Amino acid sequence: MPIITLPDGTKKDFKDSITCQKIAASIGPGLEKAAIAGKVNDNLIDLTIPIDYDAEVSIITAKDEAGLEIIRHSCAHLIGHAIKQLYPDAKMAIGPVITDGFYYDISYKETFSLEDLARIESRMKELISQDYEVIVESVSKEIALNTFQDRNESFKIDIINNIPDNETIKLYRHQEYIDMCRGPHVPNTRHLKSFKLMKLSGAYWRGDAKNEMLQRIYGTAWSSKKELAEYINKLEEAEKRDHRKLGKSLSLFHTQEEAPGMIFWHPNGWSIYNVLESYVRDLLNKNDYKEVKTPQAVDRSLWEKSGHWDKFKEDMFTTTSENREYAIKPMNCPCHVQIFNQGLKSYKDLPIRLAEFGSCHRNEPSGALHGLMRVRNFVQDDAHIFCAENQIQQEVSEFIDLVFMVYKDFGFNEVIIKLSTRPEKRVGEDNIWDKSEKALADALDSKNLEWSYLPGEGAFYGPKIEFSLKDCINRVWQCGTIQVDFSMPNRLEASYIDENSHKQVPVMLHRAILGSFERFIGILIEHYAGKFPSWIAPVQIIIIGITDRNSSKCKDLYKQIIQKGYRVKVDIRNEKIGYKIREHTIQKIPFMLVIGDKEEENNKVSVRTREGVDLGSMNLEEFFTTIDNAIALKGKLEEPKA
RNA sequence: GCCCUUGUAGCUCAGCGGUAGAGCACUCCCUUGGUAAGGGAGAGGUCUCGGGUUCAAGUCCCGACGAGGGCACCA
Repeated sequence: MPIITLPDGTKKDFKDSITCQKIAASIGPGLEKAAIAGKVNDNLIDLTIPIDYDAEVSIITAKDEAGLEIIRHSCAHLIGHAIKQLYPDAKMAIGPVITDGFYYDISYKETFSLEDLARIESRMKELISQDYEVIVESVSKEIALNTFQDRNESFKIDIINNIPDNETIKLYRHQEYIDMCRGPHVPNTRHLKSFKLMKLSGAYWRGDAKNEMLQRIYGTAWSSKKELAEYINKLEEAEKRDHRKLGKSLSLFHTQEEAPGMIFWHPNGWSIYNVLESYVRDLLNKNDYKEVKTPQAVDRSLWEKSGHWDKFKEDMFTTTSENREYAIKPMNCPCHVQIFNQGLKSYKDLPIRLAEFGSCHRNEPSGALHGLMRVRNFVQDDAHIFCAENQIQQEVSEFIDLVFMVYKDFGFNEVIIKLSTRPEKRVGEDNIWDKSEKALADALDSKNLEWSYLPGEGAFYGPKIEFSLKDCINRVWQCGTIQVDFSMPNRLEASYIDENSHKQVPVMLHRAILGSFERFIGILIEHYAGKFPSWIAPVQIIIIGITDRNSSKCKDLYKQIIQKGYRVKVDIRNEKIGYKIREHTIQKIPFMLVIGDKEEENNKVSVRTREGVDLGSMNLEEFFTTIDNAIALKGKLEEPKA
């Protein structure tokens, strides 16, 4: 007879086999009502599954992370129920849980419109209000097949055919609708009240572009209406800090039809770019990198040698002149090898670190383009380290330090690190892959960093570490990277002379910290919600005159301040002070200097921040100290609100 | 590249078969005002582009291009 141990340690002895439902009921009617599933010896199961063995059991409710996931998963089934009532010919494919919600992929002869989406949502609500029971049943593969054959659900059949023969399959009955799932699912639709269908899109069956395109319905679901409202609110807030929106309102950059995926930088945006570039340049100088500049367009023969022509021809822009074909460079590395190859190199010269703010063009698929985040023309803070094999780990280790220092300067504390290992299609011996993967892993471990493997995602020439940051709506963007490359130096005939006077092929480390300036600035815009810390703010100071009488004093101050190297503007328009304050606050200028008769008289400036804080009046030297302190902080203490 | 949505004034958007609209921004005038919008007047658009339907097309249909959301891709 099963003895059930509850999370608080109490043991309950039951006469017959028992279900989690009944266990919950035995604890209390409140829990019985709230129960969504049971956790039995660490396995989640449906409430109605019998237990006839001793077990540790806890009851899962909407308050548990697992409970929320179950709610989301059940919401997906509910889409199925509603769809099949409204559109009986629709075929259901898969409906998994994702971050914050769920989706369902559906095949249907007509495309769903937003009106359809509203219809489906309201039918789901009707079904929820019926408080119907969701009934689970374990069946053999054969029965499952028959069930879905009867229902003409070809995708489900496809899925079942990929399940091993002896496995039992769970069917979930939502009244007349049947879905298949590992489960568990909610016992009753009343648990599903806080959901919303979000968007409609296309998605390939099994994620393969060669397959049929299905219609995907995305939804979000939460354990309470309050959480749902909070989530919707969070999305709206995120939209406000969208870098494309802020890019327009702060006049940072624009794009236009004639140059898809390429950026027109305005003075404000370019100012940010320049601050970043000089910051990185300074850093590289201090870390023994040598900056270079290489051609924008190079003859195809070099790309053939490097292997790009073979593998990435479609993704390169090309141009011709006098019967020669050129490719606009998609990467800087082949050119850097050309510089390395000039003159004989000794092992004593290694490592050689060549850096370039190289403008690259890649013909990205049109559907991939996204503001500054995914563009066709970008500038990398790129560098290639030519070193001997036994120098890899040291170089990687130093690079990681650099990455973290830089990210900290910008106020990023959450960095996601992935180590991508050998892909199926690759060059190089396995023992070299072993060595280089290990070198990367060891370098990460020696720093006590949290990281995970991305098996098979490495470049064809070597493994890589990727450093990613999150944008305002938790999209993850890869920024920094370091990649080990045993292939290209060889292909492009790079060599050095070792201690024994033998010719050796150097290893090449491809690395970038910011990644591309474009993407990094995009992330910064969202991270700071346009309120750039003083060291990168395009305009750091605005001088505001109160009346015409103060104009010449304003201009005078402007000259003094600009001489000191600050980015400053002056506003002596015929407008009221409140109006000007509002405008420059919206433009998110960190410091406003208000100049009226009083200030002129005392030879002081009144300082107000964009946060609306009045720092009082001070003389110019005091103000310089204030702003210098703010600039010295870089991005570290500027806490952007989530 | 694929699916859906979408393209009207500098910006945000309304108009959805019958002579192009609003707010903000802009220009001029009045106002010289002390910390998030003072008042008035004016100017501003081949309604993305190319076809078609119609007596009549931002408005309906087709195509191209761009943008947005996904999918696929991301050397």
